Formats: sequence, C-alpha cells, structure tokens
Amino acid sequence: MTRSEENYIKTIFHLGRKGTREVATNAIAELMETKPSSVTDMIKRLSEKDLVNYKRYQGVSLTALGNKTALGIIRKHRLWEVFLVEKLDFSWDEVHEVAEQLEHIKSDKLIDSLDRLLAYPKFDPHGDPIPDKNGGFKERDRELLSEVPKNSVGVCVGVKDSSATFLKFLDKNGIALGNQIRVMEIEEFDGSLNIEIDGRKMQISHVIASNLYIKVNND
Amino acid sequence: MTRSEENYIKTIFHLGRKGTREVATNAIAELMETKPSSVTDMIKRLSEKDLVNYKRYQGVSLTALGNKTALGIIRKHRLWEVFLVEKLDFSWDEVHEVAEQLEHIKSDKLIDSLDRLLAYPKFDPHGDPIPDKNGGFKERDRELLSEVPKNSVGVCVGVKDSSATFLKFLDKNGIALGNQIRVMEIEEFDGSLNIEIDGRKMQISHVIASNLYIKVNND
DNA sequence: ATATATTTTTAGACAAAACTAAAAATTTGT
DNA sequence: ACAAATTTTTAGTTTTGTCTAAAAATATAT
Repeated sequence: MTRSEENYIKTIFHLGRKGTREVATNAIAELMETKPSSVTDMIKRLSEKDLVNYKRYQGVSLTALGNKTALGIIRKHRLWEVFLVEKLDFSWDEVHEVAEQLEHIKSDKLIDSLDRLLAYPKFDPHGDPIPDKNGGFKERDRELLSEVPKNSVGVCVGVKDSSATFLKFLDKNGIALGNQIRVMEIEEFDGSLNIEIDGRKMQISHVIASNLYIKVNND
Repeated sequence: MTRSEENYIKTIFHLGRKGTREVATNAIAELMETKPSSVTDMIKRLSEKDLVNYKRYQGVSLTALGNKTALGIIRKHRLWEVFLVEKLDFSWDEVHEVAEQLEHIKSDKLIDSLDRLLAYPKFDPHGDPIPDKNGGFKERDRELLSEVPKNSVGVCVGVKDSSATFLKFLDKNGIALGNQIRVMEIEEFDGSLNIEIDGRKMQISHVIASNLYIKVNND
C-alpha cells in the first residue's frame, strides 16, 4: 500500500462513519484538498485491490479488507499521538500533523512495542478510541455537551472538532479532558450554557458545547 | 525534499566519507540497488537544487548544503535507532530497517524532543556518532581490532559492518559494545586473533577483527 | 417533465522516479 | 597511442498520482 492509498482509505473510513454508507467523490476530494477527477482515478485503483466497493456514479464504500486496513492506520495514528503527548511533551493541538506522517511507518513490531511502552492506551489525546491489534474498539459511552439536559453532571471525555484552533481555545479557557462538568443553565435564546467546570463557573456558546463530549454520571 | 532525494544524499555522503571526494555514479547505483541511468537522472535534479556538485562524467560530491542535509538525516536515523533499542527493546540487528523509514519524518520539534527523551545520546547502537542539531559530531577515537598491536587492551566501541548477519553473529558469540578486550596473540598465518573478552578467551578470524572497533587504553 | 445545475467520469497532460537499450566519454592494457 | 573495456549519459518508456477541460450521468426545480 502506498502512502496515498492509505490516506484515501482513511478518508473514506472517516466519511463513512458520519453519514450514509456510500461516500461521495466530491466529499473525498474536498476533505483531501484534491480534485474529484483524481479521486475517481484512485478509487478505481483501490477497487482493483479489493479495498473499496465501487460502481460508477454510485459513490464508494470500504470492503471488509478496506475497513481492516483503515483501522490499522487509525490505530497507528492514535498510538503515535499518545506517544507524542505522553513521552515527548507535545500538546494536543500539535500532534496531528506529525502523526499523519508516523501513521505510515510499516512495522508490526514497532507498533506493538509502542503500544506496550504506552501501557496499552484505550484513547488518544482527543478522547478518540484506539483500535486494538485486531481492529476492535469500543466507542465510549458519551454525549455531546450540547445534547444533555440541564443539571447533568459528568466528565469531559473528548472533543468532536480536534483542530488546533479549537484545542488552543480550550487550553486558553482551562477546559481539558478529565474535567468535571455540571450543566447549570441552558439558554433558550442562543443555546449557550452556564456550566461549572472543575469548580469554576463559566458560560460557553452552543458551538463550543456541540464540540465537547461528556460522559454523564449515573446514566 | 522527497524521500528519494534524501536517500540519494545520504548515500553520496556515506560514499564520500570512505574514499575519494568525488563519488562514482556506479557506486551509488550499486549501493542503492538501482540503475546507473536512474542515478544520473537524480543527480541532475539534486544539482539543480544546489545539493551536489556535478560535472558530467566527473562524479558527484555534496555541496555545503548537501552535507548539512545529509547530517540532518543521519542524526534522525541514529536517534531513532537509539529510541528503538532503549525504549522499545529492539535488538541492534533489527533497528536499521525501521530507522530507514523514520529518518524521513519531518518535524524539528519531534527530533529535538526525542533527543531530550533519550538524554542526548552521542552514539547509536552500533557505536556510530550522532550529529548534534547543527550537524556537528566528533568521530570517536577508535581503531579496528585488526589494526592494533599484540597485548593491546581496550573497550569494544563499535562495528564497521552493521548488517544483521554480522550483528547476530556477534550476539551468538557474546560480543557486545562495552566489552573489555585484550589481544593475546596475533596469528601470522591468517591474521586471526586470540583475544580475551570480558574474561572469556576466544579466537576470532581476521574478517571479524576487521569489523570491530576498539578504543585502546592509554593511547 | 424537461431544462438547469450539480456531480462524476473520461481523456489527455505532466512531474517524479524508475527502467531498458543505445550512444558517448573516459579509462585501461599492451 | 590506440583499440578494448568500462563507465556514464541520453533517449525513450513506464507507473503513480496528480491536474485541466470536456463529456456524461444524476439530481433539482419550476
């Protein structure tokens, strides 16, 4: 598998998660910042290798093999992210770019040893689950902070948007994974929330709340 | 810089060390297991980028920029090798292949942090020096075991041949970096040596001795 | 339902990096 | 020194992955 093929597989996987099964050519092109014609070319190649199901004009989906491949790449990406944060003191907004490169390194021994060094982490620095060796992983029981009712109490366990911009914003406002959160008030008008987070009271916009995952207590 | 360009630069650097300044097209092709015509093509490209000095039929040498580039890649390669051995329990015969991939990862922060994690090592698992951030490094004072006189005493500090085959041979015979070595006898006939290594007496062939570096005491 | 807009695919080009085969330059042997 | 051998380069192809421009299929809107 070439680097480029791996990137396509990964993108198709991510687009397939959130939405319909069949992924549109244009959606892939947009996310990968490439042209639709290039996507069509690559899809044909992936199809020949039995990594995707493809019928012209009908979108594309991963085969079982493609899915397994995607999970392998995601496993590597997320393990490297944990490594960068835990061992090399990267902040959570700096890891993505480097992990994008490291995820393509080919060595089973390397990734298994890394997993061991990190003590078999189950989640990456953004709260996303890390597939195990066989591609298995459990989506953590979590909800968007914007979706839970007033008076909910829980722990911040992940972010939906993991762009550097959003993560830096959270840093600036002292919001981090593991923080205790209580929803004090939900504003009818604009959907903003009054929350208590690790003892501090603050107000956050609906946009912020809809990009934070919370694990609600006694659910 | 593409991966391929980096590999050429690295190869030209290594060939330039051991031998004449000007490196032959054929030598590069042989070491990289490619064809001379491919080498010529690439040399032209590197020349355009001012990484090598090139005059047709006259061989090739690195420019100052090319040299700096090579040292940067070698620094990364050797730091990753240390990481693999120290942190991931790779053996010294397993690191090269993976380091060949890792050396191409682009991130200054990554490599500086890795250097810190490893406590700024000066030598890689084969005893080769690791260039610092600015490309500076000191060749350790060392000699081939085959070159030192009878009764020399010292420490094994490196290998010349770092192929997996040779390294595994050394493992099997309990020879490792850091071992104390005394040259008891040098056989006129075939150049084989009787040595005492960490207390054990053994005989090694001239070929073995000429691939082991020793730092001789009181030199 | 049919014209319009959008999406997707095809066709043809290009750059990187490799190859083979043949030509040109250099080196070597006598 | 000059013919033979070797080394290096050129010329022309190939593969991967991209692009633009145009054609084809699908979706949408009145």
